[in-house]
Amino acid sequence: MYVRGSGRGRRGMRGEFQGQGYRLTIAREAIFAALQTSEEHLGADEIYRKVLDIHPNIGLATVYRNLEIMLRMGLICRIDFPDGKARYRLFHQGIDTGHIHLICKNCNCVIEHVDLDEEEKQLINNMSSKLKNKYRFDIENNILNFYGLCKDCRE
Amino acid sequence: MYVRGSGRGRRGMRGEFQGQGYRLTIAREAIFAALQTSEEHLGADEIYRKVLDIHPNIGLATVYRNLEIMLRMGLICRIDFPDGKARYRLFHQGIDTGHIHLICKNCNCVIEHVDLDEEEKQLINNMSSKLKNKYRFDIENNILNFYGLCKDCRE
DNA sequence: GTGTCTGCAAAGTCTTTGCACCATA
DNA sequence: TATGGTGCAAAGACTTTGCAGACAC
Repeated sequence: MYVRGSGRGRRGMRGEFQGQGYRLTIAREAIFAALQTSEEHLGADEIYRKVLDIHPNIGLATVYRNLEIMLRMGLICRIDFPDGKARYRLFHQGIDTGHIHLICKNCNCVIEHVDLDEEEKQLINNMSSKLKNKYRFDIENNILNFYGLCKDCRE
Repeated sequence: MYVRGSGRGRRGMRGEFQGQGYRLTIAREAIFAALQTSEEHLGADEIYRKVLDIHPNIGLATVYRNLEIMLRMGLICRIDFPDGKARYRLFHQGIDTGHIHLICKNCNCVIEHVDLDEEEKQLINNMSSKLKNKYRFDIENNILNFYGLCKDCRE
């Protein structure tokens, strides 16, 4: 699995894709690079614009198609925002308990809860193994989205 | 705030709307009634169809406009699904335990885990109130997505 | 009666699909 | 060279908006 900042190059990237039956293409490298430039969650259009800066003839459809693939590969995560637009980001390293997002319905801001304490990790692991057993589902990662109003928008 | 099954009638409903500067109209009653008929989250189109059964000349735009209003009034909650379609439901009394999805990375199937037991509800409520306190975030609902391989794709 | 609400249709946004051509392994 | 990937454009899905007429209070 690719991890941001781990310094792997083209070789490792190729293996990653090929291991799952895909090819390493210019477009895929460019999309991945675009995602690497930001800590924020980016919309498909923002990723597209970043890609265009370097490869002016890549199409938006290609961006969507590859985000879909990278999502399935587990390289990136996607959040469906209240504004009806999905946003994407590379998966972080070492967050084995998955992602927890607090998404404000009013201003669309996202708080990312990263430093989970032991109890929280426990809660998620419990939930995870319950589901695993009940549905015989191999859980690899998870995204918990909590929707509501942020501190500022409550007022 | 309206609570499902609390048995309030037209009078209380009018007060609820008027209290916030809105009028009680046929369309609003019909939309509310449509939401009352289901425990599930309904898409705008599904609500629209239910409304049409009784009031055949209400428009889809009216449904959208009023869902927006009822959302702001706090009567209903809305979830943005991964399929790009928002779905609505009357607010439950007490804390809503939200949706849990198991999403297969291989075949894209989605298992919806609905019948949460007490322990699971507890887990989510705990997590929810921890986050609420830590970030002063008003959590209204949540979607927990677990990604991995389904029973069939594991083999 | 007045200002809000509505239906209809058209437009807007984000995303997906079809198809012929191109490039990777 | 044989698939799989791509660009372009068109279509699709969901949602919002504009406007003249209708309705609630």
